[in-house]
Amino acid sequence: MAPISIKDIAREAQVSHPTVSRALRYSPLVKRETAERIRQIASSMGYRANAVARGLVTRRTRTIGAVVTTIADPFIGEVVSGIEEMANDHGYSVFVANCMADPEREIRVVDSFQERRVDGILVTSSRVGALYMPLLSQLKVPIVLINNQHPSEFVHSVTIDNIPASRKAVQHLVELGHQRIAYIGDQFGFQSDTERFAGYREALESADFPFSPELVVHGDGRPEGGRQAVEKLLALPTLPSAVFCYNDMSAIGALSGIRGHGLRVPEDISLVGFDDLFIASYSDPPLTTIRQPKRQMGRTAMEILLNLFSDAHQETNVKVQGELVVRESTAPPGPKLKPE
Amino acid sequence: MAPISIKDIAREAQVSHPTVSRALRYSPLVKRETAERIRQIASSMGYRANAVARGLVTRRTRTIGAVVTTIADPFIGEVVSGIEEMANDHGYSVFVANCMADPEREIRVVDSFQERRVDGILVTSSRVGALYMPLLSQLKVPIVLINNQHPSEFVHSVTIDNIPASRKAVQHLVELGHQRIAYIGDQFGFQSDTERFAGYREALESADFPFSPELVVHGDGRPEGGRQAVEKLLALPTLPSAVFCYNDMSAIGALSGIRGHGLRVPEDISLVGFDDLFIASYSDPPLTTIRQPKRQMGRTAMEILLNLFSDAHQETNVKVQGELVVRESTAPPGPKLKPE
DNA sequence: TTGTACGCGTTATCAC
DNA sequence: GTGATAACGCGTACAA
Repeated sequence: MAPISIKDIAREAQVSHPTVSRALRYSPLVKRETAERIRQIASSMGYRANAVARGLVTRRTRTIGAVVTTIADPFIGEVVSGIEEMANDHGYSVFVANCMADPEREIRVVDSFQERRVDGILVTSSRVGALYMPLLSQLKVPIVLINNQHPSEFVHSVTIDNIPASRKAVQHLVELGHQRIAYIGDQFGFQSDTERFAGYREALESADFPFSPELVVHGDGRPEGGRQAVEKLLALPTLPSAVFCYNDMSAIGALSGIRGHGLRVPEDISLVGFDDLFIASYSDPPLTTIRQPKRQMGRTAMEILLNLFSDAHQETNVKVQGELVVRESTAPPGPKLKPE
Repeated sequence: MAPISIKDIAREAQVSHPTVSRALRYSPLVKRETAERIRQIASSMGYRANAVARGLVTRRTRTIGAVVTTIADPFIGEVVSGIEEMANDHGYSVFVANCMADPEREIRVVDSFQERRVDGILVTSSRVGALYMPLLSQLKVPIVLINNQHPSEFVHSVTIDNIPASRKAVQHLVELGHQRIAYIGDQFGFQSDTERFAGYREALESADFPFSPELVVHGDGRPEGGRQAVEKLLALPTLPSAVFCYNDMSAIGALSGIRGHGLRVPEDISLVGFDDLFIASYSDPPLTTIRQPKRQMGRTAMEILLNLFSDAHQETNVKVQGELVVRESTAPPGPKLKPE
């Protein structure tokens, strides 16, 4: 038994099917009584509009695609939540697809989104942003990048303003009295790492601290990478008294690495993260970090898309500010210690 | 400029559009050379099939809807990842919608999914499962429930086998020598709480331990609830030496509550969680817990849907087993202590 | 092996 | 105000 269509309703209501269509969409063109009678009948027949057919003729599906590395990532989960909220509020539905940081897969899902005729595409934390440049020009739908990892000033984007955020984090450590401050970065070449590193250097310069290359190490943005990176710092003849980490995940790893050496946070080493994931409030000690307005970033990206749908094509590059959240992983430096 | 259709290709290739349609879908009915030539042209023209039009005629959109409380939840994120993986592997795209545990909103998104003519619906951890019962019968598409919180044996579902899993957790504590074991539950009335509690009681019985009602308290499944619940336990004249928590989030909260009283985990009190969220490995101490195969549960649910699409309508109720993961939050009981 | 004719359910464009 | 009719892009009988 096929689902009922406006034609079925038309027959029942003794009108033509376009009239049903009009009535259902509250067109002022149809007489009030007729419209109400039609809606009555539609509802009693359990009618459900067919968005597929509508999309075919209107050429707008009220559908958007979100491509993410993995929806299981807590950062991304928040962003997508924001996207979905804003989308849903405006009658849009959201396709979501993991690309697993695999460029080929990423292209495939963008392709499948195009086949589904999404009205727009949102991309979060893509590490293969560079690949978009050629693809972008062929793209027939607007695309908004969120915290993309490669410079691309000529498209729409929502990005955390890394440099000032990063400065705030390091300045906080400086104000606590730290002088030997290390940086655990992400992989080389990613924009956010480069920018957060730049903020780190700027803060050191403002404080008239020398820059010591040995205090800069690199993880992979995940706990294990942070743990390994902090090992290098702990092997130094003079330990840093504070470590600023590229993100919370790295900081979590660094935390356990530091503990593994019998050192305490923050008594021996202060630790600052970045992102303010949920986990940051519940680590022990709770992590001082830079809060990214993740959900808001998702909402904003979706908002840009909505604007793009309705009118002007102006380029939009929104920068949002991070906020320093002081918890218990930072404190004034204690007496100098050697590891173990 | 409208996107090109098979008719455009047909004109270019000097054939009729059905031939193009056949060629593009590798129908054996079309001569090999013709087919290849057509595909050549299609590709060079940058043709992208229109899944909307296809869905209209085939009455199958190769689309499914996932309704979740919030995609930002780490548990749900993993499940949805599994869903998306399996779906993508089979050419399906996934709509995702948050219902915020709001029954009205939940019904609205299910409705919008129906309008979009999804081929099936997946629901994760719904707390309003009861509402589905009337809705379910009207539903024209198959639905699979994952860890739904209300008994509903007559639909398709994937569920963690709570009772044995819970038994394992408590037995582990018994084997360590604990005799006074508390339970921090979720809200009353939810199936998973009821079942995990049942497993707890069974394990106590097997060990010939008496059941002490004062050792059972309730949180809300989140850290703050766990923290508040553990306060009641810590106010007891005789403290428990171990606490089994409804889930990891509760355990994380309990952990900080215990710490707040100057007690140590596991030296003073052992702690066991449930779920094995990512955070469980990175808390301090890392949490002993029951692992739910979250991603696998998502994959399985999607697989059930795929089977339902292709053939038989047999009822499917898959139970998956939890696995005890011993980390460092559990140890043999130490000397008895009074709080503070 | 290929082409013709039609239909999927809706909206848009005309008439009346 | 309302009704024919066409069109969206595709798949599928059926005919050739």
